[in-house]
Amino acid sequence: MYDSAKRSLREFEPIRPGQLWTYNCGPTVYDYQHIGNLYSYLAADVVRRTFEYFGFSTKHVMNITDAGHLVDDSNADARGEDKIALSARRENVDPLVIAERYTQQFFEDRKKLNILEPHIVPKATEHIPAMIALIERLIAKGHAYVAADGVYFDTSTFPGYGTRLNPEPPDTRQAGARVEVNPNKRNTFDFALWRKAKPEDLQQWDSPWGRGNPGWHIECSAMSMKYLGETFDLHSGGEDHLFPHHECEIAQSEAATGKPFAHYWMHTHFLKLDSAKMSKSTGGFMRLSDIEAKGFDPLAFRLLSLGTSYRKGLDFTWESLEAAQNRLNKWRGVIGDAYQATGGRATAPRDEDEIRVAFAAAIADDFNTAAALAQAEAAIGHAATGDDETKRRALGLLFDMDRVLGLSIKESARKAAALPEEAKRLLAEREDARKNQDFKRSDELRDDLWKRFGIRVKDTKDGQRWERDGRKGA
RNA sequence: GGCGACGUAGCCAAGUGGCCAAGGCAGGGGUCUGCAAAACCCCGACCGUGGGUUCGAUUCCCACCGUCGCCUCCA
Repeated sequence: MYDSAKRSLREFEPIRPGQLWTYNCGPTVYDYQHIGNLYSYLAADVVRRTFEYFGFSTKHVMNITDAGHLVDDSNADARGEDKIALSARRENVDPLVIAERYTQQFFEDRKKLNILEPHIVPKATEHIPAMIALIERLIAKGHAYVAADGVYFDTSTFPGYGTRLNPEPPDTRQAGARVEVNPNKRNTFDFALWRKAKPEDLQQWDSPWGRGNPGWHIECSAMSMKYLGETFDLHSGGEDHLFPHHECEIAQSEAATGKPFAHYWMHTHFLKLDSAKMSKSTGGFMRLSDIEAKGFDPLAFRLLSLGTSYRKGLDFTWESLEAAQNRLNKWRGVIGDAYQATGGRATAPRDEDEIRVAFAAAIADDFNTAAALAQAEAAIGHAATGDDETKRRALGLLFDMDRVLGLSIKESARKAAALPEEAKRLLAEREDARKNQDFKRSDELRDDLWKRFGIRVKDTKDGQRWERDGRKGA
């Protein structure tokens, strides 16, 4: 896998044999998640599924940031307002109501995309004491100091700050280029651990430094350590977190513990919409429900995402989504037919099966899902053209690969094969009609099945086959 | 301004110092078929431009052009 910290491919070596402990940076829930956010969780999902495919047990933690972060790190007095608070004030409800609403929506979207639930989903607001404890630890060690408007991490005490994931040293960056430099800070790049509350802040907590709220980075350190220990295997998130978020996390975590933080770092490249970044704050974003509203299956988006590399990102267009949907429909058609032809009996693949081996090699190579899909296509080919024995093997292969791909292959095949009694009766009647060359009647029945059950009947040399259109509302 | 990523057929996209540069979608032709639908078979690229290294580069190096991102809350 590619490690953002080393900027190169590295063999993965777990801390605990056979286990992957991973922390995935979760969303700030002040608004709906757009498909760009979802895309990065899809990438994290593939990582987890890949490890599980190879027999690893995983411990997967993803945070929910439900405490607003109004300021950026370079200026505690910035005019930026807390986004959750903004939403809450606009609708005149408690911030947690806002957070809860979008959190739920987020999990619904994940479910539609077959993204596995993390094992632990800690919320920032429920871990304030852990954050305070961590800050105290940093102060005690002299890595943090109390200033007029809050507590800051002293970056001068942590050599290499800002260069762990990024070749560009912070001091070459344009400090204060876009925001005022905060005079309370000792060093330009010191970042806030705790901020003193302003009266209008909707969310504030007691602390040894007065009422206030936590800095943006501290939650991830506090919560990852709580659930995964002070050192764990993999930390993942979007590329935007490279700097400053993850650099700050590394600094404050390692300064506090004196131990390495995460062994591997993974950063997902952004999804682009018509070649431009999609962002919550600059607008122009699209939700999963927009995709569904146009009649696409959420899993078509998943398939589209699998066709690209997480390190290069995805340039989303309706045309490419359409292509993914067509591909998914074809898979479902072929798999449905094979399932019906074999009575749903799939043969589990042998370890040395050529396709399985190539598939495993692809996903083991930095999660190359695009190459893995080519193997799935090979299996689809066998499922479409082979004899029954070959079809059974192809199905077994596809079901096996779907543990990583997560396209619900087995489920949709089953669903396609399962028919209501009435539909079965009509199909039988139609078969008789065709035997008797009564095409008028058989066409009527075909029409009927489509209108009443959404079942498309097709005639093949092996008899009738049917499918349910994968496209919603079609 | 600093740093970084990317540029492969109409579209999405994998990949490699040298056998015919994966796969998918769309398109064209064909097979099958009572009709329809599906499926199957066949067809497509001098790998952004210009140099360099090399026996040989799409793959390595340099320059240029173009697109995008980070440097500020964002997956």
